[in-house]
Amino acid sequence: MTANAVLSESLEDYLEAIFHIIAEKQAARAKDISRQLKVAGSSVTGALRSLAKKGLINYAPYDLITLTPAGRKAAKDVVRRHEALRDFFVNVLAVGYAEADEAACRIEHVISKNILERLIQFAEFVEICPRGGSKWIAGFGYHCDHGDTRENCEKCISLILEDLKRKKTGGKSMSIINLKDLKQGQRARVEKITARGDTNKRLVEMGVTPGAVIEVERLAPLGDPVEVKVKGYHLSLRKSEAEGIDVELI
Amino acid sequence: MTANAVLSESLEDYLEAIFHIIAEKQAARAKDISRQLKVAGSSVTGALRSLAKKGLINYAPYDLITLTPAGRKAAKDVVRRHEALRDFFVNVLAVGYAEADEAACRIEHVISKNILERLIQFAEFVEICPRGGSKWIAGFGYHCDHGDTRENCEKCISLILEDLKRKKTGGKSMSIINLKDLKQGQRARVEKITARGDTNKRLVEMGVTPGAVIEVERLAPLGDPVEVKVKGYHLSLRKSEAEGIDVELI
DNA sequence: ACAAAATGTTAGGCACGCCTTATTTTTTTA
DNA sequence: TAAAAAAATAAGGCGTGCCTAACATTTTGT
Ligand SMILES: [Mn+2]
Ligand SMILES: [Mn+2]
Ligand SMILES: [Mn+2]
Ligand SMILES: [Mn+2]
Repeated sequence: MTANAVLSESLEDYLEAIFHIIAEKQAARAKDISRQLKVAGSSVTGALRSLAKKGLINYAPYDLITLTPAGRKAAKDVVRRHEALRDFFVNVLAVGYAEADEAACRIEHVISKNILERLIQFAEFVEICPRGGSKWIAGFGYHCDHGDTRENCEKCISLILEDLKRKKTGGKSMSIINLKDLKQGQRARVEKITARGDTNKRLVEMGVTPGAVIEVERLAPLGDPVEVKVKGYHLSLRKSEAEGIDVELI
Repeated sequence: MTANAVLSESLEDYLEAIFHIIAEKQAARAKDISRQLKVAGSSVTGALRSLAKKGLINYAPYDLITLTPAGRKAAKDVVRRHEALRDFFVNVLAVGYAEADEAACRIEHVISKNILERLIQFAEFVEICPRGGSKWIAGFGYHCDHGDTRENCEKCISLILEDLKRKKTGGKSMSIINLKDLKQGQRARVEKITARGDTNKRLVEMGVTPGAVIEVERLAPLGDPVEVKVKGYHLSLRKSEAEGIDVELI
């Protein structure tokens, strides 16, 4: 009921846990939550009452637990913060997944909206800018280990130049294709949403808008579903949804 | 007495506040702390008792407050985390100082040692690598606002090339100079510590070791003291200390 | 169908960390 | 130097979030 309840760090973690459990098995039980968060069952009962009072979960004693629309929205917000931070640590700082995940789950509760957006954009920028990219991140790794990058980086620069030349002579730019035709790992800029009605609405809601950069993270055997990353969100799109998105390969 | 007391987020903030107050006026009073942290005086009394019990401050009722050696060490550690995070937000993510400072003071309590070091190295790498630098950060700003960097970045690349050529033809590399001869804003790699005895020890303790990158942040009129940044630490060096450090300009 | 096992809730307690109000001590000022 | 002002502390209270132990309900296996 409450419009924008302020959630404690603890309640955000409960919400996040419930979200993940529900993603796997429709409804959560207190035991699942206590196992995941490593707290006593009685602590879960208390948290559930709090969340129910705030209108974020459907809960009755001894009953299964589901998220209300408001709860789902709040949970998705926490998850997005968590994943964006984790991605930054893994993709930019080259930290191991487990360590990045743990750190993300602590920082997610205290990072400001604005700085989070910057971080997401930065991670995207590093991947997209011809001066950035995986070779550059590798250069960062080298810098971490040896502290000296001058010669190494000069070599990098020539590599970038070659890349750029290849791109200029090779492909004509502005080849608009359909999202469903992208392969795993490819990145593209959203040009147009051709989907209409509910699908259109859902896509826009999820952050898929013209200009956004979209990356294909995983592709199921028949292209359904396709897992993508947009603006820090990790999304799973049905093929029918992917078909409604025109993109330009980057 | 306790070797490595685990401090709550709250106690870390108290310690940090005491450190900053002492830096300005020798000893802190409860009132200074309550003003800075915006808490009631009685809350400060409680915190001071905790810190004294942990052997981090010298404190007796109604008396002035100073840091013990252990307390100073713990406080410096908090301050370093705070400043490193703030620097990253300001210098890499181009966030405003005030916002960066506030965010840093929340995240400082939950960031892991390892990720902090990565962040510090990353900020340094971005400044040092010829593919990074201020123009690149400006490119990031452009990316944030317009979302499109292709052409802009191609222009950047040619600029880098020019920079590199100029450096190659112009300066002979390996010009070892003394830290005291650096100007504000210049960066250098530490080559050798010529200082001996206590000064040597102090410098090494502060992270000034061969290979470290050192940046001159501010220079007092007669070069004493000189404020520098090394490995995420912001340090104030006396001229006599600066003279004991040989560096190579980057 | 019913006992055993699993799950969930209640009750009571503890540690933090903050507050307000009252009291004590120190410092200032007239 | 004594009254007034400022600073600090003590006492009591509140909310959060965790725990254990005891009790209640539901599910499972025979
Ligand atoms: Mn968390
Ligand atoms: Mn999390
Ligand atoms: Mn803080
Ligand atoms: Mn701080």
